[in-house]
Amino acid sequence: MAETPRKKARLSAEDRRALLEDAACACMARGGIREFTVDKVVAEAGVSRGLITHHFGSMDGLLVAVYARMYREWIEVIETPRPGLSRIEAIVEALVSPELFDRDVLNIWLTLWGEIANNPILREAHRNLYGDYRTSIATALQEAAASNGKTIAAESVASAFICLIDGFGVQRCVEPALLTESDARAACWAFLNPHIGEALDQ
Amino acid sequence: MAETPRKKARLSAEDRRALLEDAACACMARGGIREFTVDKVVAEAGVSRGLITHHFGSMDGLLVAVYARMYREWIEVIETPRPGLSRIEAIVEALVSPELFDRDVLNIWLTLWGEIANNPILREAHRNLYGDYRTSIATALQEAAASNGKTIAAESVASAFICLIDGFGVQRCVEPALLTESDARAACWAFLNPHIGEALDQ
DNA sequence: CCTGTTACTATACAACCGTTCAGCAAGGAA
DNA sequence: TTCCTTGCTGAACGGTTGTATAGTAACAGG
Repeated sequence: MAETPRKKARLSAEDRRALLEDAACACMARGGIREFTVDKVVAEAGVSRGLITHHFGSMDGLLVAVYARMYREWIEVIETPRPGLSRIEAIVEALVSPELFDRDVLNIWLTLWGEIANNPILREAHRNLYGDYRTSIATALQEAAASNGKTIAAESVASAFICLIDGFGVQRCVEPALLTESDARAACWAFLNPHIGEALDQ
Repeated sequence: MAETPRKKARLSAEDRRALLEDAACACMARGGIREFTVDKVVAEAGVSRGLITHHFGSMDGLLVAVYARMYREWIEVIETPRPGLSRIEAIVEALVSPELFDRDVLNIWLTLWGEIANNPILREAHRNLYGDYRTSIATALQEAAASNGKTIAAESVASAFICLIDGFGVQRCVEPALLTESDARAACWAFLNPHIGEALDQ
């Protein structure tokens, strides 16, 4: 009795996987790749050591799952339409929203980038997803430019814009105080407007 | 006899430290933070395990030394005047030069950012240096704008510009093929020109 | 030559790493 | 109820981690 004996809660494989991904994200947000270890993740999740291998095969497997989840959530927020805003406006607002412009989230991304750069398995997973992201932004840019009667090299502008966004992430992790959400918003539009043609401030 | 017996070459503390920093950089460039271990670094340097503690006190000490060296070299290239170019033009050319726009160099930076974000000791070291970097770029921007009769919020533009540069670094490590040196140069000027006033393309 | 300093080696250590695996037990199917 | 699938545990493994430390040897000052 004492306190929540909780016998043995047995979850579906899917639920347990999600729980382990949550725990892994929490660890990464807290301390980067150095906190992404078997012991730390299972302690965070409150399960036994064997479970990671059981559900993901290996730590690399869990890493790929975390990347896939982060990517999925990122895209979801990015692509959610916002009433009264064009698609590119909605994207910019999503990027500076509390949901994405968050140190924990961005620290996970910074950690994942470091792994993508050096871990072939994660790089492979990255290649399979990243193209969609760039295309999505390029399409929104194309659309915005077209509505202003402009034609642009959307893919190229999208690439550079993504660099800017990634740079915000680095900055937010490394020196959070130096970049506020409104700084980032302003920098986005300063960067985009010359390309897509601004729609006159108000 | 046989082949370079090389008895026991005894270097000055300064030289040995530089050699260990070289080795540490080589390891980081090769595999990020996972290659930055005592065994890997001393093997790369061809010395015994005890030397890192002896010269740097700990691995964190070596990490700080590597950061300081990378920073020093970065600033040095950035601030080298180039004949016929204004200061901001020289900075942009430095940023896309083979010396800095290099996967190995940028992978070390990506690794260091990940550590700065999560290792208090390195963050402390970072705070002591980073301000100078931003000020240096802000000054060059101010100068360029003034020569075109413009006044700008140089500090703020410099912050955003640094984000763009950092983002190039991430991109070069994560998806090298998608960002060439000339893409980066073009993106820099597309970003800067609206602020500092362009000097007419040719 | 001798002597002290110190660059350097090499071993030992406890803690931690990811993975393997034998076995337990929860819950649906019969 | 019995059986079987499978989520799950926990101990054990060999290897690697960073650091401490005792001892060696190279070099400078005398």
